[in-house]
Amino acid sequence: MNRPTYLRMADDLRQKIIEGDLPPRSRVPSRAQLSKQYEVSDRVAVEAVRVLAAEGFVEGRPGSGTYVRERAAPRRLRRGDFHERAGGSAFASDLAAQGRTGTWRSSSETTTATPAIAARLDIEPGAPVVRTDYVYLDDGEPAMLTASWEPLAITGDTLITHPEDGPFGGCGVVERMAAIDIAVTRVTEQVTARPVLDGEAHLLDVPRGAIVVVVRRTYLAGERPAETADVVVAADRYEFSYEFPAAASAAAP
Amino acid sequence: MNRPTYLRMADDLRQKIIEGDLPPRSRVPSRAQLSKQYEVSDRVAVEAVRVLAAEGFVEGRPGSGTYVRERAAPRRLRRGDFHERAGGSAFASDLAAQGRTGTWRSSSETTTATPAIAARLDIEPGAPVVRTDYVYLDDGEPAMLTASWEPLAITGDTLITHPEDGPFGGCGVVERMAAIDIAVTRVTEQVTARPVLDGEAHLLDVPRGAIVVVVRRTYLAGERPAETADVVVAADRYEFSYEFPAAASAAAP
DNA sequence: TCGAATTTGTGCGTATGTATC
DNA sequence: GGATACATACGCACAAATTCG
Repeated sequence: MNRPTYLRMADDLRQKIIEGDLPPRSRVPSRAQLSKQYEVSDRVAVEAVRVLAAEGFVEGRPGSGTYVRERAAPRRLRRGDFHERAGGSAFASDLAAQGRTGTWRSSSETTTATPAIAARLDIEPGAPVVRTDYVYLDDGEPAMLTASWEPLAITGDTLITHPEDGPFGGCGVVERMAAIDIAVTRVTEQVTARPVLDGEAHLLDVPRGAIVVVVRRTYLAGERPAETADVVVAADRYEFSYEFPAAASAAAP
Repeated sequence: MNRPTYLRMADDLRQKIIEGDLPPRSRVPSRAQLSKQYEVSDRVAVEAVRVLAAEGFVEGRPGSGTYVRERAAPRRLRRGDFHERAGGSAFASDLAAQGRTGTWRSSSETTTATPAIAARLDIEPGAPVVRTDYVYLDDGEPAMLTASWEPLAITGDTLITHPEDGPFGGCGVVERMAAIDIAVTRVTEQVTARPVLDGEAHLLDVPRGAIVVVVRRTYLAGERPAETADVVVAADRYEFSYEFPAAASAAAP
């Protein structure tokens, strides 16, 4: 079991970072220095640093150097509707609880459902939907991307056609739907993770190859989907927190 | 914005995979062929394939070739206790629902709490705990790793000291704790993602650099943590699914 | 303001070890 | 055994960005 040189080198550097020998924001030795210190070729040094970059430990800035990234404890985003407050944003209230300020930008457009979105909304592919894109900011820094889709068959010709406009603009989905007598009763969320897409990396200000957590959320009114959304955050900056009561099955007997 | 050659090449190959031009289990052209086809050096071909490997699209087998990985729809693991059945395993019942068979192996040891675990269990660092490691198998293939910790102060000198032994062996945490009159009332789960660790990669049979989703779970009896665990799965093979009722706040007014 | 040195990211050609066929 | 393929490793080169005198 011969561990390759570049991985042993990455192990060593990672250790130095974790133990505080290379503190956050400090500069990692340049690749010329590294290859001399470790007595390896410059390519091996490049590979070692690349591993650490993929893991989110360091970030290279061309022309300047490679720097240890800040690794603050991930900020917590609570899931579940219990903490949605009328007229407020779950994101903003989560951040407020951590002494930060959440704001957002959004834009809506009417388009047609792709097959994947149609399946999630249980409508015909090509049916009209309102797509809204959000960029959530945490103390002004991009933090979370969301794209939501609502069938025009539900919200069309009502006051809530566009999530961020009208008297219910900015309200939660449950509240908005209630305004047109749609009772949202359940929420389902599927949590996955994948490498960041190039477009997202730009918006979230994370390096290429960084890991994002994706939540695929659907609001249901009875059995009928009323809204579905994709929520994307950088995995090393945010974590999703769920809380629920323990099983009733144990209480029954 | 000049996209580097190896990334454009990776884009092209990724497209071919997604569109089915390179179907699952098929062999990607060797790097000699690739470098000839794309008129680049073999190193560039290596870099391009490496990108796809990191994304989970392909997997190299030394001496044989590089193959497109199966990308079955991720199997769903439902979270929340509502589906825990007395005497059964949530994992097994999830897989049974998808026509598969879930089994597991486990081993327990008594050890002392690290500072991180102590904080999660709200006990003193160094206090004795029972650590249990699980490997869950999906139709015989490794699928999910779990490590759980229980304070010996709670379970010591009882029938349930070891989760998998005794009359309550293999039962859920809620049921086991109920057996010693500990009423588990709440569960919290924090969901994160990161690159797989080498030890995990070996156990889960995923390539180095693959992404795993990690759930940090804690069972609470009132305010007192009774058990905490880390659950690890390959991000492209499993997804966690949460479901909960929509906000009561909308129903109130 | 300018230029020289440094640094990262990328690219090329080659070589070796080992696994597979 | 021989051919092929991947993973790793070495050394070099260049462009673009940054730094600094």
